[in-house]
Amino acid sequence: MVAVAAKTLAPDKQRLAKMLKALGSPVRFQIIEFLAKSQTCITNDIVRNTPLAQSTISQHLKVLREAGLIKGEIEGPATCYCLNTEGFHWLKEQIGNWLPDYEPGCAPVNIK
Amino acid sequence: MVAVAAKTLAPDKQRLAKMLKALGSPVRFQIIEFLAKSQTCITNDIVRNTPLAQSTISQHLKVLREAGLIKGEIEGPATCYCLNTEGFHWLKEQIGNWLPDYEPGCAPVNIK
DNA sequence: ATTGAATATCGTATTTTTGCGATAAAGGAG
DNA sequence: CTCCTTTATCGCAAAAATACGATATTCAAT
Repeated sequence: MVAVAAKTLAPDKQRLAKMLKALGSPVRFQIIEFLAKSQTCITNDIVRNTPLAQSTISQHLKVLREAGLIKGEIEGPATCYCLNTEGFHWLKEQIGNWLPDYEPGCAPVNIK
Repeated sequence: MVAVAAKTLAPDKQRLAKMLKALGSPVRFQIIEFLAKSQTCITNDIVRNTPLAQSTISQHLKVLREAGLIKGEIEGPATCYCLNTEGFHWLKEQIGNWLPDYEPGCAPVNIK
């Protein structure tokens, strides 16, 4: 590997890519949905809500946590999770930044 | 396979998951970034902007297209791509739906 | 009709992600 | 202290995504 220039993304872009990658997994997507509904719950609530093993869910929660999409608070022997609303607001804003200021659009014919 | 109940997601959720999965790939993320900047370009412009093979890029464009994130217009022998702004607006809105109406937040201590 | 440029699709090898069991760590109840 | 519950981490096997070359396909120009 000669590393022609590892194409380092700006920190913001890197964070955004990480968030999207985290949300890109069907399982993690469902965890987010579950958390959005329940507002707050412990790991085990999520485990019981899926057919997956506890260790698997734990790994997914780690990915979501490291992406800044959820927050975990230790509560006795359990961990209480909730969405990181700050993270989601930021994500929403970033996606808005992709949109052009005025709508250009492709030409109206031959759309694939 | 006994199919205990294939857990069919609502169509909206399915579309959202598909979009996020499409955006979850680093390569596709960069393609979106490139398209956001250039507004409009043909496949080959993207190929030249990456170290990847043409066939690889073509596959990624297909995924993005099928997720409703980009639109391709046939222009002579080439295909002209641009962001699907409608799709991005919808995505942004959906992410907003995950946010609670008022901020509950985790308790302020022991945050992991 | 032939050539050349730009794409899309297909099959396959490689890499990455995923999921699981086993194991460890940590707190509460008795 | 011992038992039980809840989580997190680790190593490995299985599954999925990725990247590539080879091969069509399509259109424009000559």
